[in-house]
Parts: sequence; C-alpha cells; structure tokens
Amino acid sequence: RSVAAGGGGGSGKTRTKDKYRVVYTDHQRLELEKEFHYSRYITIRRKSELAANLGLTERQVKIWFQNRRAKERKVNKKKQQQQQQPPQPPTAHDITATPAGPSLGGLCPSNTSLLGTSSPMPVKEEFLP
DNA sequence: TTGTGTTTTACGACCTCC
DNA sequence: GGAGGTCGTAAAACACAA
Repeated sequence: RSVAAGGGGGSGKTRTKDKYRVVYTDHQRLELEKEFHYSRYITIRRKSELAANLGLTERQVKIWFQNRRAKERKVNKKKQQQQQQPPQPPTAHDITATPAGPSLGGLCPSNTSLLGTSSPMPVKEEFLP
C-alpha cells in the first residue's frame, strides 16, 4: 500500500505516513450529509463549491459520496435481510415501549423521506445547467 | 485499562459511459 | 482515453462491555 511504501512515493497523495486518514469535522460532515440528503449524486459544479466551502479537495468530496452510498446500500441490505427473516417476534414489552408506532420517524425525522421514497428528487436551481 | 467490534477515510482494481 | 461508478479492503478512530 501507498502508506507502507511510504512516504516516498506518494506524489500528491492525500494519504501520508503521518496521517493515514483525517477525521472530518462535525461541520464538514453535516454539510456533506445535507448535500447527500438532497441528492445522492453530486454534480461537478456542486462538488467544487462544497470542496471550497469546507476546505476539502474535490477528490475527498467525491470519495465521501462514494463511501456514503456504500454505507446506505449496506444499511438497506441489512434491513432487507431483517424483513425477510424476522428473528424473534417482539415481546409484549417491546410493543408497549412504542405505543404510537413510528419507531424510526421519531429517531430521525428529517431522514425519513430519504428511505424508500420513489418520488424523484427535486432539483435545485443551482444544479440545473 | 484493554480487547473487540463497528464506523470512517482513502485507495486500487475493474467496469461503464460519453 | 478519461472521469466517475461500484466493490473490496486497509487502517485509524471510535464505542463499549468485561
């Protein structure tokens, strides 16, 4: 790997021996999440804007979106498997725990529209050509 | 503490589209 | 041919029970 090879090699690589990977700030993550929430595929224009605003490289933004989509697929896959083979029936205790029912909506109200929505994503003005 | 499992960045290999 | 997609993976960062 480029790390082991070290340092020497990596001309222009973001991954160095000192910093194998950086941890993004909460603000950076928040902005990226907001963008992802809006559209799972970022445009070139928006990518450069976001990179400039957040102090990241366009490459980092691109990879963040790739990883974010991979995460979403992983979560969806997990959910699907759970639906196909529900392990155990919920106990009475579990049922009484959430009387109103909306288990996920309460946890993450702003993201509920993201999952399973079949409607096309709205297109922001700035994304239009 | 520490051992262990999960999540988060970053990359390489390969594929598709223009 | 190049840009950007998925997929698999490495390793740091993090969470958490023992």
